[in-house]
Amino acid sequence: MLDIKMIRENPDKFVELLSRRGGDFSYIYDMVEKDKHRREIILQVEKIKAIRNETSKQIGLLKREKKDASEVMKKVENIGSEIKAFEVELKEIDEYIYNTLLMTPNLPDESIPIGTTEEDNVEIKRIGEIPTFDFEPLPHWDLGTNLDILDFERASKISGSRFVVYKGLGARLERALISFMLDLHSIDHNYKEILPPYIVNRDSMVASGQFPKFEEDAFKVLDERELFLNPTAEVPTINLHRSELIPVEDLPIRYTSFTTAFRQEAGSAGRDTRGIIRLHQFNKVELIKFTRPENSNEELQSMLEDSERVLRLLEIPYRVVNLCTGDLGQSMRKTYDIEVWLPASKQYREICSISNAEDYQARRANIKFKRTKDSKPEYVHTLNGSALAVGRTVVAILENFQQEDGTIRIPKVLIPYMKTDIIK
RNA sequence: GGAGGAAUACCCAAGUCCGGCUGAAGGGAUCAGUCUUGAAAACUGACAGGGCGUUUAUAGCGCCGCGGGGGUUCGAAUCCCUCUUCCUCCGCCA
Repeated sequence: MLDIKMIRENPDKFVELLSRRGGDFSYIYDMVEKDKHRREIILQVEKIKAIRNETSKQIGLLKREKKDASEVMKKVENIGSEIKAFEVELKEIDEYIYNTLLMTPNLPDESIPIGTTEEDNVEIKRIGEIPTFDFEPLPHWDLGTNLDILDFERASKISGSRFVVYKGLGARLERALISFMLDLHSIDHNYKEILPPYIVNRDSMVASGQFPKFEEDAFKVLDERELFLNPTAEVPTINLHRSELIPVEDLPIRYTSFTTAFRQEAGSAGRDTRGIIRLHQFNKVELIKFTRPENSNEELQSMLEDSERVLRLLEIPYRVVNLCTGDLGQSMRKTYDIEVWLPASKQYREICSISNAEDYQARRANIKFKRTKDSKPEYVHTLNGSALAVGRTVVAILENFQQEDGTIRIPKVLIPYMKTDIIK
Protein backbone atom coordinates (compact mmCIF):
# COMPACT_ATOMS: atom_id res chain seq x y z
CA MET A 1 0.00 0.00 0.00
CA LEU A 2 1.18 3.47 -0.81
CA ASP A 3 1.20 6.24 1.79
CA ILE A 4 -1.74 8.59 1.34
CA LYS A 5 0.20 11.29 3.16
CA MET A 6 2.94 11.17 0.57
CA ILE A 7 0.48 10.98 -2.30
CA ARG A 8 -1.30 14.17 -1.22
CA GLU A 9 2.05 15.98 -1.05
CA ASN A 10 2.82 15.23 -4.66
CA PRO A 11 0.08 13.46 -6.62
CA ASP A 12 1.63 14.33 -10.02
CA LYS A 13 4.75 12.39 -9.18
CA PHE A 14 2.74 9.33 -8.15
CA VAL A 15 0.58 9.38 -11.26
CA GLU A 16 3.64 9.77 -13.48
CA LEU A 17 5.56 6.88 -11.91
CA LEU A 18 2.55 4.57 -11.70
CA SER A 19 1.73 5.23 -15.34
CA ARG A 20 5.04 3.65 -16.28
CA ARG A 21 3.39 0.33 -15.47
CA GLY A 22 0.76 1.02 -18.11
CA GLY A 23 -2.83 1.97 -17.41
CA ASP A 24 -4.72 5.01 -16.24
CA PHE A 25 -3.95 6.27 -12.77
CA SER A 26 -5.73 9.62 -12.94
CA TYR A 27 -8.12 8.34 -10.24
CA ILE A 28 -5.32 9.27 -7.83
CA TYR A 29 -6.46 12.90 -8.12
CA ASP A 30 -10.02 11.96 -7.09
CA MET A 31 -8.63 10.10 -4.14
CA VAL A 32 -6.62 13.14 -3.05
CA GLU A 33 -9.80 15.23 -3.20
CA LYS A 34 -11.66 12.66 -1.10
CA ASP A 35 -8.77 12.63 1.35
CA LYS A 36 -9.04 16.37 1.76
CA HIS A 37 -12.77 16.10 2.40
CA ARG A 38 -12.09 13.31 4.86
CA ARG A 39 -9.84 15.49 6.98
CA GLU A 40 -12.41 18.28 7.01
CA ILE A 41 -15.00 15.87 8.38
CA ILE A 42 -12.60 14.57 11.01
CA LEU A 43 -11.97 18.11 12.16
CA GLN A 44 -15.68 18.73 12.66
CA VAL A 45 -16.61 15.43 14.24
CA GLU A 46 -13.74 15.55 16.68
CA LYS A 47 -14.74 19.00 17.79
CA ILE A 48 -18.21 17.69 18.62
CA LYS A 49 -16.78 14.66 20.37
CA ALA A 50 -14.64 16.89 22.55
CA ILE A 51 -17.77 18.76 23.65
CA ARG A 52 -19.56 15.49 24.34
CA ASN A 53 -16.71 14.12 26.40
CA GLU A 54 -16.47 17.29 28.46
CA THR A 55 -20.23 17.41 29.05
CA SER A 56 -20.45 13.74 29.99
CA LYS A 57 -17.76 14.28 32.54
CA GLN A 58 -19.78 17.12 34.06
CA ILE A 59 -22.89 14.96 34.20
CA GLY A 60 -20.92 12.32 36.00
CA LEU A 61 -19.70 14.84 38.56
CA LEU A 62 -23.19 16.25 39.17
CA LYS A 63 -24.71 12.81 39.61
CA ARG A 64 -22.08 11.79 42.08
CA GLU A 65 -22.88 14.84 44.13
CA LYS A 66 -26.58 13.97 43.85
CA LYS A 67 -27.29 17.19 42.02
CA ASP A 68 -29.69 17.74 39.17
CA ALA A 69 -28.08 17.06 35.81
CA SER A 70 -31.13 17.22 33.60
CA GLU A 71 -30.36 20.65 32.20
CA VAL A 72 -26.85 19.68 31.14
CA MET A 73 -28.14 16.41 29.75
CA LYS A 74 -30.65 18.26 27.64
CA LYS A 75 -27.80 20.10 25.89
CA VAL A 76 -26.31 16.88 24.60
CA GLU A 77 -29.33 14.67 24.10
CA ASN A 78 -28.99 14.77 20.31
CA ILE A 79 -25.24 14.84 20.12
CA GLY A 80 -25.06 11.10 19.48
CA SER A 81 -27.03 11.22 16.26
CA GLU A 82 -25.08 14.26 15.14
CA ILE A 83 -21.81 12.38 15.54
CA LYS A 84 -23.34 9.32 13.97
CA ALA A 85 -24.20 11.20 10.77
CA PHE A 86 -20.64 12.37 10.34
CA GLU A 87 -19.26 8.93 11.09
CA VAL A 88 -21.40 7.28 8.47
CA GLU A 89 -20.05 9.67 5.87
CA LEU A 90 -16.53 9.27 7.19
CA LYS A 91 -16.69 5.49 7.04
CA GLU A 92 -17.78 5.61 3.43
CA ILE A 93 -14.85 7.84 2.46
CA ASP A 94 -12.40 5.79 4.52
CA GLU A 95 -13.48 2.64 2.74
CA TYR A 96 -13.19 4.27 -0.65
CA ILE A 97 -9.67 5.47 0.07
CA TYR A 98 -8.57 2.21 1.66
CA ASN A 99 -9.95 0.09 -1.17
CA THR A 100 -8.45 2.39 -3.77
CA LEU A 101 -5.06 2.17 -2.08
CA LEU A 102 -5.36 -1.62 -1.93
CA MET A 103 -5.91 -1.76 -5.67
CA THR A 104 -3.09 0.64 -6.45
CA PRO A 105 0.22 -1.09 -7.21
CA ASN A 106 3.58 -0.17 -5.78
CA LEU A 107 5.58 2.62 -7.34
CA PRO A 108 8.14 1.17 -9.74
CA ASP A 109 11.68 2.05 -8.79
CA GLU A 110 12.96 4.94 -10.88
CA SER A 111 15.97 2.92 -11.98
CA ILE A 112 14.10 0.12 -13.72
CA PRO A 113 13.54 -0.06 -17.47
CA ILE A 114 10.28 1.36 -18.78
CA GLY A 115 8.35 -1.07 -20.93
CA THR A 116 5.09 -2.86 -21.48
CA THR A 117 5.83 -6.59 -21.84
CA GLU A 118 8.52 -9.12 -20.95
CA GLU A 119 10.13 -8.24 -24.28
CA ASP A 120 11.27 -5.01 -22.64
CA ASN A 121 13.03 -6.70 -19.74
CA VAL A 122 16.75 -6.03 -19.73
CA GLU A 123 19.19 -8.90 -19.60
CA ILE A 124 21.89 -8.36 -17.00
CA LYS A 125 24.03 -11.47 -17.37
CA ARG A 126 24.24 -14.99 -18.71
CA ILE A 127 25.90 -17.69 -16.66
CA GLY A 128 26.86 -21.25 -17.57
CA GLU A 129 27.45 -22.93 -20.82
CA ILE A 130 24.48 -23.88 -22.97
CA PRO A 131 24.77 -27.62 -23.58
CA THR A 132 25.14 -28.89 -27.12
CA PHE A 133 23.56 -32.16 -28.19
CA ASP A 134 24.44 -34.34 -31.15
CA PHE A 135 20.84 -35.52 -31.11
CA GLU A 136 17.51 -33.71 -30.93
CA PRO A 137 16.87 -32.93 -27.24
CA LEU A 138 13.39 -33.91 -26.05
CA PRO A 139 11.00 -31.75 -24.06
CA HIS A 140 10.69 -32.74 -20.42
CA TRP A 141 7.19 -34.15 -20.79
CA ASP A 142 8.45 -36.74 -23.26
CA LEU A 143 11.50 -37.54 -21.16
CA GLY A 144 9.40 -37.82 -18.02
CA THR A 145 6.73 -39.97 -19.61
CA ASN A 146 9.24 -42.25 -21.31
CA LEU A 147 11.08 -42.82 -18.03
CA ASP A 148 7.76 -43.24 -16.21
CA ILE A 149 8.69 -40.60 -13.67
CA LEU A 150 5.95 -38.12 -14.70
CA ASP A 151 2.36 -39.33 -15.20
CA PHE A 152 0.02 -36.78 -16.73
CA GLU A 153 -2.82 -39.09 -17.71
CA ARG A 154 -3.34 -40.49 -14.26
CA ALA A 155 -2.98 -37.03 -12.72
CA SER A 156 -5.85 -35.78 -14.85
CA LYS A 157 -7.90 -38.80 -13.82
CA ILE A 158 -7.28 -38.04 -10.17
CA SER A 159 -7.51 -34.25 -10.27
CA GLY A 160 -7.85 -32.74 -13.73
CA SER A 161 -5.69 -30.78 -16.12
CA ARG A 162 -2.58 -28.94 -14.92
CA PHE A 163 -1.69 -31.58 -12.36
CA VAL A 164 1.03 -34.20 -12.41
CA VAL A 165 1.97 -37.36 -10.56
CA TYR A 166 5.67 -37.76 -9.86
CA LYS A 167 6.75 -41.39 -9.71
CA GLY A 168 9.85 -43.31 -8.73
CA LEU A 169 13.04 -41.36 -9.19
CA GLY A 170 10.97 -38.41 -10.41
CA ALA A 171 9.34 -38.17 -7.01
CA ARG A 172 12.71 -38.61 -5.38
CA LEU A 173 14.22 -35.88 -7.57
CA GLU A 174 11.54 -33.43 -6.47
CA ARG A 175 12.15 -34.35 -2.84
CA ALA A 176 15.93 -34.22 -3.29
CA LEU A 177 15.74 -30.71 -4.71
CA ILE A 178 13.58 -29.48 -1.84
CA SER A 179 16.05 -30.84 0.71
CA PHE A 180 19.06 -29.58 -1.20
CA MET A 181 17.66 -26.05 -1.49
CA LEU A 182 16.52 -25.86 2.12
CA ASP A 183 19.86 -27.19 3.36
CA LEU A 184 21.78 -24.71 1.20
CA HIS A 185 19.83 -21.69 2.38
CA SER A 186 19.42 -22.63 6.02
CA ILE A 187 22.91 -24.04 6.60
CA ASP A 188 25.15 -22.18 4.12
CA HIS A 189 23.25 -18.95 3.58
CA ASN A 190 21.99 -18.38 7.12
CA TYR A 191 18.24 -18.22 6.60
CA LYS A 192 15.93 -19.62 9.26
CA GLU A 193 13.90 -22.52 7.92
CA ILE A 194 10.11 -22.13 8.09
CA LEU A 195 7.40 -24.67 7.36
CA PRO A 196 4.19 -22.63 7.49
CA PRO A 197 0.51 -23.53 7.08
CA TYR A 198 -0.61 -24.09 3.50
CA ILE A 199 -4.05 -22.63 4.10
CA VAL A 200 -4.27 -18.93 4.84
CA ASN A 201 -6.98 -16.43 5.70
CA ARG A 202 -8.14 -13.35 3.83
CA ASP A 203 -6.18 -10.90 5.96
CA SER A 204 -2.97 -12.68 5.03
CA MET A 205 -3.79 -12.56 1.33
CA VAL A 206 -4.54 -8.84 1.56
CA ALA A 207 -1.44 -8.05 3.57
CA SER A 208 1.01 -9.58 1.12
CA GLY A 209 -0.74 -7.99 -1.86
CA GLN A 210 -2.58 -10.89 -3.55
CA PHE A 211 -6.03 -9.59 -2.61
CA PRO A 212 -8.29 -7.94 -3.57
CA LYS A 213 -6.89 -7.58 -7.07
CA PHE A 214 -6.01 -11.19 -7.84
CA GLU A 215 -8.65 -13.07 -5.93
CA GLU A 216 -9.72 -15.04 -9.00
CA ASP A 217 -6.32 -16.71 -9.10
CA ALA A 218 -6.63 -18.22 -5.62
CA PHE A 219 -8.15 -21.57 -4.69
CA LYS A 220 -10.82 -21.00 -2.08
CA VAL A 221 -11.53 -23.63 0.53
CA LEU A 222 -15.24 -24.50 0.63
CA ASP A 223 -15.97 -23.85 4.23
CA GLU A 224 -17.89 -21.36 6.31
CA ARG A 225 -14.59 -19.61 7.01
CA GLU A 226 -12.78 -17.59 4.36
CA LEU A 227 -9.68 -19.64 3.71
CA PHE A 228 -7.46 -20.01 0.70
CA LEU A 229 -4.77 -22.39 -0.49
CA ASN A 230 -1.54 -20.52 -0.35
CA PRO A 231 -0.31 -19.36 -3.77
CA THR A 232 3.30 -18.90 -2.61
CA ALA A 233 5.20 -19.30 0.65
CA GLU A 234 5.62 -15.54 0.52
CA VAL A 235 2.06 -15.18 1.85
CA PRO A 236 2.32 -17.12 5.12
CA THR A 237 5.92 -16.07 5.68
CA ILE A 238 5.42 -12.32 5.26
CA ASN A 239 2.40 -12.69 7.53
CA LEU A 240 4.51 -14.28 10.26
CA HIS A 241 5.15 -10.73 11.44
CA ARG A 242 1.87 -9.07 10.51
CA SER A 243 1.00 -6.31 13.00
CA GLU A 244 4.25 -6.69 14.86
CA LEU A 245 6.88 -4.28 16.06
CA ILE A 246 10.08 -6.14 15.31
CA PRO A 247 12.92 -5.54 17.79
CA VAL A 248 15.52 -3.57 15.87
CA GLU A 249 18.32 -5.93 16.89
CA ASP A 250 16.50 -8.78 15.09
CA LEU A 251 16.83 -7.06 11.71
CA PRO A 252 17.52 -8.21 9.12
CA ILE A 253 15.34 -11.32 9.47
CA ARG A 254 16.01 -13.95 6.83
CA TYR A 255 13.66 -16.89 6.30
CA THR A 256 13.67 -19.76 3.87
CA SER A 257 10.23 -21.24 3.58
CA PHE A 258 9.04 -24.32 1.74
CA THR A 259 5.45 -24.81 0.70
CA THR A 260 3.41 -26.35 -2.01
CA ALA A 261 1.81 -23.49 -3.96
CA PHE A 262 -1.67 -23.53 -5.48
CA ARG A 263 -2.82 -21.28 -8.30
CA GLN A 264 -5.87 -21.14 -10.53
CA GLU A 265 -3.78 -19.76 -13.40
CA ALA A 266 -6.91 -17.82 -14.25
CA GLY A 267 -5.37 -15.62 -16.92
CA SER A 268 -3.27 -18.34 -18.49
CA ALA A 269 -5.77 -20.58 -20.26
CA GLY A 270 -4.05 -22.26 -23.20
CA ARG A 271 -0.52 -21.28 -22.11
CA ASP A 272 2.03 -23.97 -21.28
CA THR A 273 -0.58 -26.69 -21.34
CA ARG A 274 1.99 -29.45 -21.76
CA GLY A 275 4.45 -30.52 -19.13
CA ILE A 276 4.98 -29.21 -15.64
CA ILE A 277 5.86 -25.59 -16.34
CA ARG A 278 2.46 -24.27 -15.29
CA LEU A 279 0.47 -26.39 -12.85
CA HIS A 280 -2.27 -25.71 -10.33
CA GLN A 281 -0.04 -27.23 -7.67
CA PHE A 282 3.73 -26.95 -7.45
CA ASN A 283 6.48 -26.90 -4.88
CA LYS A 284 8.63 -23.91 -4.18
CA VAL A 285 11.37 -22.91 -1.78
CA GLU A 286 11.17 -19.23 -1.00
CA LEU A 287 13.47 -16.65 0.58
CA ILE A 288 11.92 -13.84 2.60
CA LYS A 289 13.66 -10.95 4.30
CA PHE A 290 12.61 -8.16 6.63
CA THR A 291 15.16 -5.35 6.65
CA ARG A 292 15.79 -1.77 7.64
CA PRO A 293 14.93 0.54 4.74
CA GLU A 294 18.51 1.56 4.15
CA ASN A 295 19.66 -2.05 3.75
CA SER A 296 17.00 -3.47 1.48
CA ASN A 297 18.84 -2.82 -1.74
CA GLU A 298 21.98 -4.68 -0.73
CA GLU A 299 19.82 -7.45 0.72
CA LEU A 300 18.15 -7.72 -2.67
CA GLN A 301 21.51 -8.21 -4.32
CA SER A 302 22.59 -10.87 -1.85
CA MET A 303 19.27 -12.64 -2.23
CA LEU A 304 19.84 -12.76 -5.97
CA GLU A 305 23.25 -14.31 -5.33
CA ASP A 306 21.72 -16.88 -2.98
CA SER A 307 19.22 -17.94 -5.62
CA GLU A 308 21.83 -17.98 -8.37
CA ARG A 309 23.99 -20.23 -6.22
CA VAL A 310 21.36 -22.97 -6.45
CA LEU A 311 21.63 -23.01 -10.23
CA ARG A 312 25.42 -22.71 -10.23
CA LEU A 313 25.69 -25.73 -7.94
CA LEU A 314 23.20 -27.63 -10.07
CA GLU A 315 25.25 -26.64 -13.16
CA ILE A 316 22.21 -25.32 -15.00
CA PRO A 317 22.75 -22.43 -17.46
CA TYR A 318 20.70 -19.34 -16.77
CA ARG A 319 20.41 -15.62 -17.28
CA VAL A 320 19.26 -12.77 -15.07
CA VAL A 321 16.89 -10.09 -16.30
CA ASN A 322 15.81 -6.81 -14.76
CA LEU A 323 12.03 -6.64 -15.10
CA CYS A 324 10.60 -3.65 -16.89
CA THR A 325 7.79 -1.54 -15.44
CA GLY A 326 5.11 -3.39 -17.40
CA ASP A 327 6.17 -6.84 -16.14
CA LEU A 328 6.56 -5.87 -12.49
CA GLY A 329 4.30 -7.52 -9.89
CA GLN A 330 1.79 -5.33 -8.08
CA SER A 331 3.59 -5.23 -4.72
CA MET A 332 7.08 -4.78 -6.05
CA ARG A 333 9.39 -1.83 -6.59
CA LYS A 334 12.07 -3.81 -8.38
CA THR A 335 12.39 -7.40 -9.54
CA TYR A 336 15.09 -9.62 -11.00
CA ASP A 337 14.01 -12.77 -12.76
CA ILE A 338 16.30 -15.74 -13.21
CA GLU A 339 15.56 -17.73 -16.32
CA VAL A 340 16.95 -21.19 -17.04
CA TRP A 341 17.90 -22.51 -20.42
CA LEU A 342 15.57 -25.15 -21.80
CA PRO A 343 17.20 -26.91 -24.75
CA ALA A 344 14.09 -28.54 -26.23
CA SER A 345 12.35 -25.23 -26.85
CA LYS A 346 15.70 -23.38 -27.13
CA GLN A 347 14.67 -20.58 -24.83
CA TYR A 348 15.13 -19.19 -21.36
CA ARG A 349 12.20 -19.71 -18.98
CA GLU A 350 11.52 -18.03 -15.66
CA ILE A 351 12.42 -20.17 -12.65
CA CYS A 352 12.82 -17.52 -10.02
CA SER A 353 11.73 -14.01 -9.18
CA ILE A 354 13.62 -11.88 -6.65
CA SER A 355 11.89 -8.71 -5.52
CA ASN A 356 12.06 -5.79 -3.20
CA ALA A 357 8.63 -4.56 -2.10
CA GLU A 358 10.24 -1.90 0.13
CA ASP A 359 7.49 -0.69 2.49
CA TYR A 360 4.48 -1.60 0.31
CA GLN A 361 3.76 -4.95 2.00
CA ALA A 362 4.94 -3.71 5.38
CA ARG A 363 2.35 -0.95 5.27
CA ARG A 364 -0.41 -3.39 4.26
CA ALA A 365 0.73 -5.88 6.88
CA ASN A 366 1.60 -3.26 9.49
CA ILE A 367 5.13 -4.46 10.18
CA LYS A 368 7.35 -1.92 11.89
CA PHE A 369 10.53 -1.46 13.86
CA LYS A 370 11.92 1.26 16.12
CA ARG A 371 15.47 2.52 15.74
CA THR A 372 15.70 3.43 19.42
CA LYS A 373 13.41 3.17 22.41
CA ASP A 374 12.18 6.72 21.88
CA SER A 375 12.02 6.96 18.12
CA LYS A 376 8.89 6.67 16.06
CA PRO A 377 8.09 3.27 14.56
CA GLU A 378 8.99 2.93 10.89
CA TYR A 379 7.91 0.37 8.36
CA VAL A 380 10.42 -2.35 7.55
CA HIS A 381 11.23 -3.31 4.00
CA THR A 382 10.23 -6.76 2.79
CA LEU A 383 11.90 -8.81 0.11
CA ASN A 384 11.09 -12.17 -1.34
CA GLY A 385 12.48 -14.49 -3.91
CA SER A 386 12.10 -18.00 -5.16
CA ALA A 387 15.03 -20.28 -4.56
CA LEU A 388 13.75 -21.98 -6.51
CA ALA A 389 10.53 -23.15 -8.11
CA VAL A 390 11.13 -26.88 -7.68
CA GLY A 391 9.04 -28.21 -10.56
CA ARG A 392 10.71 -25.93 -13.04
CA THR A 393 14.09 -26.97 -11.66
CA VAL A 394 13.11 -30.56 -12.44
CA VAL A 395 12.30 -29.42 -15.97
CA ALA A 396 15.71 -27.78 -16.30
CA ILE A 397 17.53 -30.87 -15.02
CA LEU A 398 15.60 -33.29 -17.22
CA GLU A 399 16.16 -31.24 -20.35
CA ASN A 400 19.74 -30.09 -19.77
CA PHE A 401 21.06 -33.40 -18.41
CA GLN A 402 19.32 -35.72 -20.87
CA GLN A 403 21.40 -38.21 -22.81
CA GLU A 404 20.84 -39.73 -26.19
CA ASP A 405 19.42 -42.96 -24.72
CA GLY A 406 16.76 -41.00 -22.85
CA THR A 407 18.40 -41.31 -19.45
CA ILE A 408 19.12 -38.34 -17.22
CA ARG A 409 22.43 -37.61 -15.49
CA ILE A 410 22.14 -36.32 -11.95
CA PRO A 411 24.05 -33.11 -11.05
CA LYS A 412 26.90 -33.87 -8.67
CA VAL A 413 25.47 -31.98 -5.69
CA LEU A 414 22.24 -33.97 -5.87
CA ILE A 415 23.78 -37.43 -5.88
CA PRO A 416 23.93 -37.69 -2.06
CA TYR A 417 20.22 -36.87 -1.97
CA MET A 418 19.31 -39.07 -4.95
CA LYS A 419 21.48 -42.07 -4.00
CA THR A 420 22.09 -42.52 -7.71
CA ASP A 421 23.81 -40.63 -10.49
CA ILE A 422 21.35 -41.46 -13.21
CA ILE A 423 17.64 -41.73 -13.88
CA LYS A 424 17.02 -44.56 -16.27
C1' G B 1 -18.99 -32.90 17.85
C1' G B 2 -20.73 -31.96 23.36
C1' A B 3 -20.12 -29.11 28.23
C1' G B 4 -17.76 -25.23 30.61
C1' G B 5 -14.04 -21.11 31.33
C1' A B 6 -11.00 -17.07 29.72
C1' A B 7 -8.90 -12.64 26.70
C1' U B 8 -7.04 -5.73 30.55
C1' A B 9 -0.49 -2.36 29.24
C1' C B 10 6.53 -6.00 28.31
C1' C B 11 4.75 -10.16 31.93
C1' C B 12 1.37 -11.47 36.05
C1' A B 13 -3.06 -9.41 37.72
C1' A B 14 -7.52 -6.15 40.24
C1' G B 15 -11.75 -3.90 38.34
C1' U B 16 -16.83 -6.36 34.97
C1' C B 17 -22.49 -8.65 39.12
C1' C B 18 -24.81 -2.74 40.73
C1' G B 19 -22.10 2.06 33.69
C1' G B 20 -19.75 8.08 35.69
C1' C B 21 -13.15 11.63 39.87
C1' U B 22 -10.44 4.08 36.05
C1' G B 23 -6.74 7.60 30.32
C1' A B 24 -7.18 1.78 34.31
C1' A B 25 -5.14 -0.67 41.45
C1' G B 26 -1.18 -3.91 42.88
C1' G B 27 3.15 -6.97 41.84
C1' G B 28 7.22 -8.41 38.57
C1' A B 29 10.53 -7.05 34.69
C1' U B 30 13.05 -2.79 32.56
C1' C B 31 15.50 2.09 32.81
C1' A B 32 17.65 6.18 35.91
C1' G B 33 19.37 7.52 40.76
C1' U B 34 20.94 6.80 46.26
C1' C B 35 24.07 3.38 48.93
C1' U B 36 28.70 0.38 47.42
C1' U B 37 35.69 -0.33 45.43
C1' G B 38 32.17 -2.87 41.93
C1' A B 39 27.79 -5.78 42.05
C1' A B 40 23.57 -7.80 44.71
C1' A B 41 19.95 -6.34 48.24
C1' A B 42 17.30 -2.20 50.05
C1' C B 43 15.39 2.57 49.07
C1' U B 44 13.80 6.73 45.59
C1' G B 45 12.01 8.00 40.83
C1' A B 46 10.31 6.89 35.66
C1' C B 47 7.47 3.46 33.05
C1' A B 48 0.70 3.04 27.41
C1' G B 49 1.48 2.51 23.46
C1' G B 50 0.01 3.01 18.76
C1' G B 51 -2.97 5.39 15.15
C1' C B 52 -5.48 9.73 13.37
C1' G B 53 -6.32 15.15 13.00
C1' U B 54 -4.22 20.15 13.65
C1' U B 55 0.89 21.96 13.18
C1' U B 56 7.40 23.97 10.80
C1' A B 57 7.36 20.19 14.89
C1' U B 58 8.96 12.90 17.79
C1' A B 59 6.17 20.79 21.11
C1' G B 60 1.27 21.53 22.50
C1' C B 61 -3.98 20.47 21.90
C1' G B 62 -7.98 17.22 20.31
C1' C B 63 -10.04 12.30 18.69
C1' C B 64 -9.57 6.83 19.09
C1' G B 65 -7.71 2.90 22.20
C1' C B 66 -9.20 -2.73 28.20
C1' G B 67 -8.97 -9.54 21.95
C1' G B 68 -11.65 -7.73 16.72
C1' G B 69 -16.31 -5.61 14.80
C1' G B 70 -21.15 -3.59 15.81
C1' G B 71 -25.12 -1.75 19.24
C1' U B 72 -27.55 0.73 23.76
C1' U B 73 -26.40 5.43 26.54
C1' C B 74 -25.17 12.27 27.69
C1' G B 75 -21.36 8.62 29.28
C1' A B 76 -19.10 1.57 28.47
C1' A B 77 -13.21 -2.29 30.55
C1' U B 78 -18.14 -2.65 32.93
C1' C B 79 -24.78 -3.77 29.59
C1' C B 80 -26.40 -6.26 24.61
C1' C B 81 -25.13 -8.72 19.74
C1' U B 82 -21.36 -10.96 16.82
C1' C B 83 -16.64 -12.85 15.41
C1' U B 84 -11.71 -14.63 16.64
C1' U B 85 -8.18 -16.91 19.71
C1' C B 86 -6.72 -19.65 24.01
C1' C B 87 -7.66 -23.11 28.25
C1' U B 88 -10.28 -27.46 30.92
C1' C B 89 -13.28 -31.96 30.62
C1' C B 90 -15.87 -35.65 27.41
C1' G B 91 -16.15 -37.86 22.45
C1' C B 92 -13.54 -38.70 17.76
C1' C B 93 -8.91 -38.91 15.23
C1' A B 94 -3.18 -39.06 12.16
